[in-house]
Amino acid sequence: MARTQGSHSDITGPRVRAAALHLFAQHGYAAVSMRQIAREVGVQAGALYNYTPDKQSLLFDLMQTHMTELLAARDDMPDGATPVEALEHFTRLHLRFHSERPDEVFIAYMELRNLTPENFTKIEALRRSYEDSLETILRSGVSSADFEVSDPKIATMAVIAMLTGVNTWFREGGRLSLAEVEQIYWDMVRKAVGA
Amino acid sequence: MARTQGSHSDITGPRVRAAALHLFAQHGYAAVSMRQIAREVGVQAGALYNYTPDKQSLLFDLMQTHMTELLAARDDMPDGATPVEALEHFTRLHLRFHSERPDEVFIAYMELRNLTPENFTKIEALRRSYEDSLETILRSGVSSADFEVSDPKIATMAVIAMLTGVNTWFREGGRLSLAEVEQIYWDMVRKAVGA
DNA sequence: GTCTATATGAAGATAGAC
DNA sequence: GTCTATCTTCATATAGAC
Repeated sequence: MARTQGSHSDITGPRVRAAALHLFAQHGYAAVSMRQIAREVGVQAGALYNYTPDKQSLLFDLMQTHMTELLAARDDMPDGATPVEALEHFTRLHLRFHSERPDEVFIAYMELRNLTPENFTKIEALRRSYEDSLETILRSGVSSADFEVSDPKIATMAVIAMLTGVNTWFREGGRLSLAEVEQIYWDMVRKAVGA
Repeated sequence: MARTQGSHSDITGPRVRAAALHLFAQHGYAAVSMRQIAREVGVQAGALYNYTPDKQSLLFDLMQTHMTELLAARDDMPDGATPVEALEHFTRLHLRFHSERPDEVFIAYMELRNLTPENFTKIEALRRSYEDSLETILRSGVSSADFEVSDPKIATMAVIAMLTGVNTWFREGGRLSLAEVEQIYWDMVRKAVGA
């Protein structure tokens, strides 16, 4: 039985999000038009509005999905790990997760200012939750005297910034493999917190 | 002797750049219109074109000025310092310079993709020159066995990312003074490179 | 579900009066 | 040097035919 001509809701939806992701990351949310997204998908601009109520929702959905997946990955953290093990796990997970999703990460950091206030609040809460999990690890390591960290809050921000910075230069197939990069960063993180 | 009515070239020029800086940092280059800039300056849109040939030049000038000032500050590095002293100097200078110029830093990192290819190439060369000065410090410290760094290139990117990240949270008048922040970051940098 | 056509507004940049 | 007015293009979003 042939489908209705031109009816592709099940595949067009993901394609719209993929095109928006790619174009927002490359040119920035404000610089990308709905017509550009439609062109990349291969439909006319009007058809996009079957998949998103507006451009803002497209951005918000991309960021919310990204942050939700990040938090889900974080929740795979093994129970009963020592602070050092937990920190190594966090470090490697962060590097792997972020290096696999350069476009999502770029958008999540760069397009915060293009969210409506309501949407911004929601995304910020997700990000804060992620940061808190690292801060908790650092505080537990300070309590157990495994780490030497004078200010866990600042150390949290410093470590996350250092790790996320990998996306500014790392490319699969370059001079170093991801496994090598993980090892080098873990070595620096470990030393930085005095473990 | 009264000036020609409405003639203010000597003060309007800097005001145009200041308004563009502020608005680009807040909303992003692509999202800011020439009319918005004009409104902030207190002139009509057409008058802006006495001070810049177009919007792109406005962005490029801001970024070029910022990077040139950064390189000038770097050149104040004292001669004859040990690798550890040079690294501490770099760390504190970077933190001070960047925390004093949040808008410029934000633009310099976020709006690279909105430069024309020619302009992008010029800004990238300036940034590369800055990164090279840290890499040189790290390599000299490895040679002298003051540092323990397995990959100076990665360590360079990691340290710069960590330090620049201070702009995502540090505000003058907050919980910590800049001097305290400097000390905490220098402590982490020092340990991260094994000094 | 997708198309064409369009309503409505705003963008960058320029011309010419003062 | 700044203004007003305008050219031209493009934007988001919607209406209604197929």
